[in-house]
Amino acid sequence: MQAHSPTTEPRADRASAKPRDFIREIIERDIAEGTYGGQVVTRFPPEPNGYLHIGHAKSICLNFGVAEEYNGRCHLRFDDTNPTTEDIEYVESIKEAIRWLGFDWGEHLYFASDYFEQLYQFAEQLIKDGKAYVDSLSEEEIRAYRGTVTEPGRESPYRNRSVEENLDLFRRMRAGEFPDGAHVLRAKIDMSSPNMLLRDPILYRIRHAHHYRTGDRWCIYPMYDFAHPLSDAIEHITHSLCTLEFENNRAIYDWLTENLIDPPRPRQYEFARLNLDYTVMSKRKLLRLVEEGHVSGWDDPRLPTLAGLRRRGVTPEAIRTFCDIIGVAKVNSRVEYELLEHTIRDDLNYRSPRVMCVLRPLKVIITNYPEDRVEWLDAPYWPRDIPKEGSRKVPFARELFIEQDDFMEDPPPGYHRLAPGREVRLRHSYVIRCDEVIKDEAGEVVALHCTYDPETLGARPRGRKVKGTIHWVSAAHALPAEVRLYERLFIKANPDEVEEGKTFLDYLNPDSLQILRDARVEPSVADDPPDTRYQFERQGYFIQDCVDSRPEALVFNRIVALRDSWSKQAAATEAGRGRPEPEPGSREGTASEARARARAASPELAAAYDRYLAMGLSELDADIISGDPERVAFFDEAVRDLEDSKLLANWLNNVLLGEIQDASLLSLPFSPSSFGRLVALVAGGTISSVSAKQVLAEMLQKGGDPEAIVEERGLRLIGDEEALATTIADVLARHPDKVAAYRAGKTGLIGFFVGQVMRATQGKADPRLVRTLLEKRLAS
RNA sequence: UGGGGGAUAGUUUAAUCGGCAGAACGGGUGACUCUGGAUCACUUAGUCGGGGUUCGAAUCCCUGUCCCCCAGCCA
Repeated sequence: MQAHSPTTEPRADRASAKPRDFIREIIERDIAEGTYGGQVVTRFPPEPNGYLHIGHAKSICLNFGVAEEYNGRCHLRFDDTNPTTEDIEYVESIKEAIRWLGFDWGEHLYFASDYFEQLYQFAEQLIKDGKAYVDSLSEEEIRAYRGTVTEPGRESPYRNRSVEENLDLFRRMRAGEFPDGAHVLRAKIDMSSPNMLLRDPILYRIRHAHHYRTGDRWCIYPMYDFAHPLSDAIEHITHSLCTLEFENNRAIYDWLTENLIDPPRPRQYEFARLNLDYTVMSKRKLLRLVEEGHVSGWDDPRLPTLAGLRRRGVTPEAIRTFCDIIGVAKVNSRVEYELLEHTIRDDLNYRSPRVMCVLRPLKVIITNYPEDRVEWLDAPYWPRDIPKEGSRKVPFARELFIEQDDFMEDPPPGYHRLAPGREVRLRHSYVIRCDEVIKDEAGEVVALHCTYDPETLGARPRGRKVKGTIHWVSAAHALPAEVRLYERLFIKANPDEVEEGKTFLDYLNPDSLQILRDARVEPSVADDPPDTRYQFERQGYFIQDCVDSRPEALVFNRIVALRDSWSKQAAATEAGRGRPEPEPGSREGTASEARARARAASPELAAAYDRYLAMGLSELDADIISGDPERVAFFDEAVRDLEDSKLLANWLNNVLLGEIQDASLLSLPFSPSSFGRLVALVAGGTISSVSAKQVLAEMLQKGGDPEAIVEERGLRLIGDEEALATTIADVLARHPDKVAAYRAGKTGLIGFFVGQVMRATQGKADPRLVRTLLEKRLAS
């Protein structure tokens, strides 16, 4: 078979649509601002203590993908700081998996263990700066001293050792003078920090263990939180992308880089890890499945490991497409298995030649076909809709096998395969009719006697329609094969979510592997390369198992089944999803509580609240302003030369507070009275509220006087019909389709039109007037 | 009950710093078919709840609810 090659290019039509995400937004902003001189350097930092899975593929695609898109580079760095769990076996498998996925780190292969000396020097630097100390508390004591999430920790009695003593102790730790656990090096940050990770995090621990790369050179090893940011800095990483559970660690990351590294510093950003329905993704759980023998190994085709997916026959392209489609965001999510299946099918549909294989054979005897005759029929490898050439010969003879499922003695309505007295098309061959059903003593159907219509080879049967087409093989020529069908490994969409007294193992699917030992495949496959991916027509996509299949004993894995809209009837899936209904509860919000407390503690604020109510402000506005002395001061000064205090409160609370976020009202580049005068311009109808926001933006930037900015930029309100008429006519003329849609009933478009007019006038138009004019024009 | 994150169709994800809520997968219907596949067409369905600001809110303000992460000398 030369007509098709097993590695065909994937479909090209989706190469263009790259999903945007917040990571790429940040990177583009940094490029635009020149933060790193336009450089983009990312890294993929696995620990060599396990196999990579499809969740890692998401991270790999992100890190390598982003680097490629912005002409940067991506480093492969093994985060090997824990000698007790790591092994060279894992680094090889990880490298192979990344290469298989199609990514290349070039010369940028690094190991955190290569940085041990530099990291050690950083640690000494911290000690010399008085920012780290050797602690001699026991492990249990350290835990006890750390406090809890609600109670602050206590400082270790060793916290204030002198720099000299710390240095001496740390050097002797390195020299191997102390047993495991005798001392640790800790950062001196804050034992009462609300962020647990900042309560003097441990930087180094003593571990007299053999490291797979550094051997016995070291007996102290850096912790992740210390090694990771500094390794990033050493490699001049710009964007350090990791998963959401490291959000709290970013504080240490920043603390260390700010104390030890000159700018520009690497920055850490977090995205959501991938969760896939009906499988588990944690290293610990995968390890357990392997070690306890629930699966055959790390490359068991039911596992989400890249080794497993690869053995199953999934292509790297399908996985990359999948990673593209799922996107990158900050919400914890769980992707449906159907999406992965879709990308696999979509990829395989285009690249897999079609052949026939009968999984569960049922003997068919063509009674009107001569016993010694064999016809070698031409059968194209590709269906009509795939623009590829090539075919093979399939033998047709008196005795055939068809799929047991393709015959029913008493078929339900809508079934259009074989049944007593009915006809069916044999794929690439003749139409046959079932004349007789042969059964054994137990009443099981063991064979069918059929007759074929010699007129129907490559031709429509005359005078009747045959709806069904089924696959088949010649009994004498077909090759015996074992076929392994895989289903989801778990019966529960989220196996991590366990009921009382159960573990994730209680949700294993007992039918996740089904072995069919009596399958028959057409003889042509014997000539193909063993890594050929096929579509077994009407069944699914298959590949020979690279471990167990041999030419004389074929074993096929089902990569994925075809979509099956016939047997979808019983697709009532057990769910286990859904967002719980939010229930109204009764608890005091902390922010509003804080404001109430502030008033209770301050007669001035309490008085302000009453004063505002008397002024006519709503309770809400009065509450917000009077909860904070700065706001009161700001408001009181701004309101002095203004009649409309309610409008001022609106602008202060709903606009200004939103713009400045956490900044102080009193350190703004403009005075409260400037703000008051700005609001007065709105109140007096001198400018539109849209313009006012522009003015405010400028004032926030560089201060200034609102009236002057209005005059300078010519922002006076356009409030007469004449002046707006041409702009409106122009906008309507430019969007005839929208006008038609509006008139056809899509009135939501009014916002679009108002927006267009506002944009055309740079926000100067009176929006209310615009709206009424527009509505009048559009009505006619 | 501290701190840090998050909430848009069933699922995943968009929406040019307030201006048409859009896509993919899934579901449904139909067309086509020598694969009950593929393809095509149509369709279904959403801004966590409650207030407020605005001509206009997924986006801004207030408030409530729910989910995730952190008390390893793992990463």
